[in-house]
Amino acid sequence: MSTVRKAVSLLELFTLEEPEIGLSDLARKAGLDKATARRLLMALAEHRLVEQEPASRRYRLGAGLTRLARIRDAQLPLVPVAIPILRKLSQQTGETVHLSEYSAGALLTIHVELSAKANRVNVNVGQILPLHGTASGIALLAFARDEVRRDCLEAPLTAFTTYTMTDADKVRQAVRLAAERGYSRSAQGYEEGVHSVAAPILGSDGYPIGTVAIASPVSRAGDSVAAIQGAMAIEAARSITARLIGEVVEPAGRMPT
Amino acid sequence: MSTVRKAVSLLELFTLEEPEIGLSDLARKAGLDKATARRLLMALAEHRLVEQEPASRRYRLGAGLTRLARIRDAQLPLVPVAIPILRKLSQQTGETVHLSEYSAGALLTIHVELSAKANRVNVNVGQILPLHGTASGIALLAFARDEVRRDCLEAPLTAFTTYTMTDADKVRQAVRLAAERGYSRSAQGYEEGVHSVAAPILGSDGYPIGTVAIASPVSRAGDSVAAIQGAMAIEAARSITARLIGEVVEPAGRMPT
DNA sequence: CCCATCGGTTCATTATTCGAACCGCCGTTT
DNA sequence: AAACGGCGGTTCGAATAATGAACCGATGGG
Repeated sequence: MSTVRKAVSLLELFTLEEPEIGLSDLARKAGLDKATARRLLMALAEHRLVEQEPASRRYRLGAGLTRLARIRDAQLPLVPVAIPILRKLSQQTGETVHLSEYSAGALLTIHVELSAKANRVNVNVGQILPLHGTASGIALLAFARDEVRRDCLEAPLTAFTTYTMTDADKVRQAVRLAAERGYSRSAQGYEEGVHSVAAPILGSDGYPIGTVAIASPVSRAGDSVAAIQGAMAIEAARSITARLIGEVVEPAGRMPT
Repeated sequence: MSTVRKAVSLLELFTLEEPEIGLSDLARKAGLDKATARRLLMALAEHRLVEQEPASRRYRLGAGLTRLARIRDAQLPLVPVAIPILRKLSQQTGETVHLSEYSAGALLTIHVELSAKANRVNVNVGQILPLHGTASGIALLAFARDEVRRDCLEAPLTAFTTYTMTDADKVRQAVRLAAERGYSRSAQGYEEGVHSVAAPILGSDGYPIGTVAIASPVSRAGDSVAAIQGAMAIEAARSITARLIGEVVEPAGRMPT
């Protein structure tokens, strides 16, 4: 594996649950030698992508990431634009709503508005979602470029639950349905007990850059509820798209039927 | 130079002014061979730290950065906590206000609220500020750990304008004054025509993690104005500190007089 | 008091990175 | 239309940087 890949994979070990990690632990988790891990960390620290807590000597993600992320956000301000809309959507539906951004064959969860209800779906910021196993992914595929769809469907489709669609044709069919309806629907494809509905956010070229999803416990999500949620997800995604681009954008293409 | 450093320095070439860069250009700016730059970019792209625009084939910062930054922010939510306070401060003073975070011997500008006035100071998100040449830096040094102060003052002090303090003793004196007053003041030390006042935001250990600064054109910043701004900066920084930690924190130490 | 584990360092060995030269492509200039 | 220059991308022997077992001193729980 290339050195850079190793270094970045160190960064990816930090999660919401474990935001600070010691050297030995880090090396073990990454499958690297301690010396190697340290050299990489020092290089990352020099550019402030990681920091070392002076007291505990443990490592955590650095401020340089915030800096770089804000440079990126300035040109594509998805998060700040989307937050108020997501919040409203969460309040209206009473369910957890999350925003994901497409990047290199997967969706990255970049914001979450949790439902106020006691029985709710918990989604974590930072989670990486597979395209074929989630409503968000299906919604994205439905409006993505042909290559994206092809790349996803040609790769082996891993199962996350017993409900995950692992047959490319099944996925293709779900994508087709989403392309027709404008929103996707998926139950327990990625996590047990979770039902989701999602719609794509489009970039200025008319291809999706991310998705809005509404996640409910399966117990609360019948067909009629899903249809309503679908319409609301579309509405929210359109609204975010419009604010992002400054004008209304039509999808550049969708999965042919 | 280590491979990782090269890779990260590629990331740092992206700025607000130039958020998308082509391969050759990128290699030239980084002083790397085209082949090398590409290999590094591919590794970064794999982890979504950069993305390639499919149409133009140019590169830009990736969504993975947003993801990682949000994991970090979740544990140290400086930006979301600070924004409303900064905005109010900017409105009250009529000046540009910015938030910086300390990391590895420098301050990273992570949020800016621009003044509404026509004649205002423009500060860019993502700028890296030196400790000795800015009000923010002086404010931080005034309350920082001894080692931080030592490291900064022992290194050669580069001049950014003809006004920059390059004499360690002069800086030391400014830091002492800031430690007394609780806020720092600096004119044209980093950019011509800019006057700034800053106060430190403290972490739970009582040492500064960042600063709030008010930046005005020198023409608008007399002594009395500066004193008022200083008090307001302190107030804002205290308020952010309190919200961050959940309680009022006293500085763990300050530059001895 | 000991043993385990921590963060960190060293240096001969080895695997990875490097980069000049090379594609094919496209838009401009001659 | 031919020649050109710059682009993104690729190749492969030479050169360099990464590697990891062994080692340090410090820390802390049994």
